[in-house]
Amino acid sequence: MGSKEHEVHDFIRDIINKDLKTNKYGGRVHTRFPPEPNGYLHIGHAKSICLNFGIAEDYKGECNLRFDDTNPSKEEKEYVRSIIEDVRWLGFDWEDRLFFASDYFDQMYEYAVQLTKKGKAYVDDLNAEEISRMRGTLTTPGEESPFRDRPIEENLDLLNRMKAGEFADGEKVLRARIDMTHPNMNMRDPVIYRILHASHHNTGDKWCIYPMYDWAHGLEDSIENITHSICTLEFENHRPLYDWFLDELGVYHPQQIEFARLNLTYTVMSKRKLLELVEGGHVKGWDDPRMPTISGMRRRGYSPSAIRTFCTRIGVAKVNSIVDFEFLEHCIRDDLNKTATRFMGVLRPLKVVIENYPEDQVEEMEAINNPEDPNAGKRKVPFSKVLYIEQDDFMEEPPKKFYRLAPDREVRFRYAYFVTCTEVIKENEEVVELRCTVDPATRGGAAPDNRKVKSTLHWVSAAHAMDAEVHLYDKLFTVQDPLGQKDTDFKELLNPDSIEVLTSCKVEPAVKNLKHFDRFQFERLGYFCVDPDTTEDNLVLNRTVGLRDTWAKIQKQQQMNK
RNA sequence: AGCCCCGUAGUGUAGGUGGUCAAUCAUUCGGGAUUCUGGAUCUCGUAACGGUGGUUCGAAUCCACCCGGGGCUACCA
Repeated sequence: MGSKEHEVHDFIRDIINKDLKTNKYGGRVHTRFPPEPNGYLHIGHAKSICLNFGIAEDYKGECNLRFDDTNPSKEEKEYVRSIIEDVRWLGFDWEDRLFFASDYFDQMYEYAVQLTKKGKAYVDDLNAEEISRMRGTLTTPGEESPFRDRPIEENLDLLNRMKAGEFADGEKVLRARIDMTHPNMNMRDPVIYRILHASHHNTGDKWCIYPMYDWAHGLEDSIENITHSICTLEFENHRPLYDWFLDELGVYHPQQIEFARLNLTYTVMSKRKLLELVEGGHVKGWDDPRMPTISGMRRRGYSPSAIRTFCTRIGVAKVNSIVDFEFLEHCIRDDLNKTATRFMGVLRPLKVVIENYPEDQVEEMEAINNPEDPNAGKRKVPFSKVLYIEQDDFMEEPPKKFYRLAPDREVRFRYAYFVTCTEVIKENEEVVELRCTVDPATRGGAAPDNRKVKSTLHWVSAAHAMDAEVHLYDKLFTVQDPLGQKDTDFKELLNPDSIEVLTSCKVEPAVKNLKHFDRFQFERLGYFCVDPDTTEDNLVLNRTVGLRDTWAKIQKQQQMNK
């Protein structure tokens, strides 16, 4: 499929190619993925991970995994753990380059002293509210703090005492001394250090002052010798500050490049919003299969390779855009079609009795494990007198274009026989059982006389079937852009039918050999994954995505034409 | 309102230094072929350079203005 995927071309690689040509970084390419450990990773992060690690791979460079852990009040070890797990699961390797911003706190402090000595930073006694007020507005300039012209020695002393813990939270901050009238708000004497008497997941109680993002991030990149510091669009206005800090310090200076973050229809992509769903009990946790988190998608049955292809195929640009979730589904189908073992399972069973089949006979029918992969081999599926088929596969009064089973109609039972429905048994208008006959000459599923049949159905043998609980999923939200609705909280737009639990499913016996997280296909139904809640006597399956369903489309059209 | 970024088919994108663009690839949508999954595969088709001026023999590519979208006023990242 997708032609020359190896020749990825985008504006970031353009810049890198140019830098390589001019030898800007001595031919090096070194990127980093810098998550803050304050939540679980989602598919949007996967885009960034694939970009950063992918570029390093393409250019034979390196990519660091670095935790941007500068705010102890929001960050936790558990998030560090999950992020490491997710990046690794996606298939990326940072070798020995796992770093923490907090490992650089000493160095960052030294740089702050340096900046202060240069007269480019000062300790401000104003409180948060005063600083905010005096920063001015988008259209009006800010005012200078009365503490802005403190002597350097006094600043140095105060900074040292801030660090020593002599002051309470919020009592003082260290600010850069730039320009309170700058049209870019970020340049109006931004805060560099704030006092936070909080215990840090990594440094414990060693520090009570913590660096702000703008100050810390460029330094982290510089210390790690990053060449291209790739981040999202909202940091574009911060680049002048990124550059200013590094230039004032006179240290190694990477290039910050901004790209548009990923948006997907029918979901939300912000850690804060996802946290809200988790804490509000709207989903069952960060790894709920309906969540766009990496762990949720893993549990849903997405493969790392499908996520990776998705990320490269959506491309990278600077335009804000929103990708159809259908494209994600296409990528997972495309991947699983080639790799998933096929099985048969019935979600909503309808009993079928084969009248002309001996009571106690069992035949082992040979089935192909994956028609897309000859190496996947074959397996045996037991066939007997009493079977189950899908309720949807029978209609007493079939409309036009319904090719499946109906009274007096012959269809094929996959890998088994041609079957004709001879009698319909009902209880209060409801079809509860079918009586059918098989044509013994069609054993295996092929007709010696070459006669055709309009459809092939999946089935399971009642006596041999295993029970299973199957979870079917639908879109998490009812609208494409849940955050784009003014006056409506996104939680009110949750799809009440995003999960459907079916408990009386019947699946072929071979399924019992599967392990947690194994992915496979139920023929004609879709791709599924063994949920980790599965126990010895309770098989729980998640449907990752259905197969493309042409019949459903026809049905919809027929209903619309009525 | 000040500053910054962006504007190619329904969607996501490709289009170094202007011509070979009556514009790439993928998806979606519509048709056909094939098929023991109404799956997959193959094949055909519909569909786009925000607008207006300018520079030029020639502009999606350069310039100007306009229109439209997004971001920025956290001791968050």
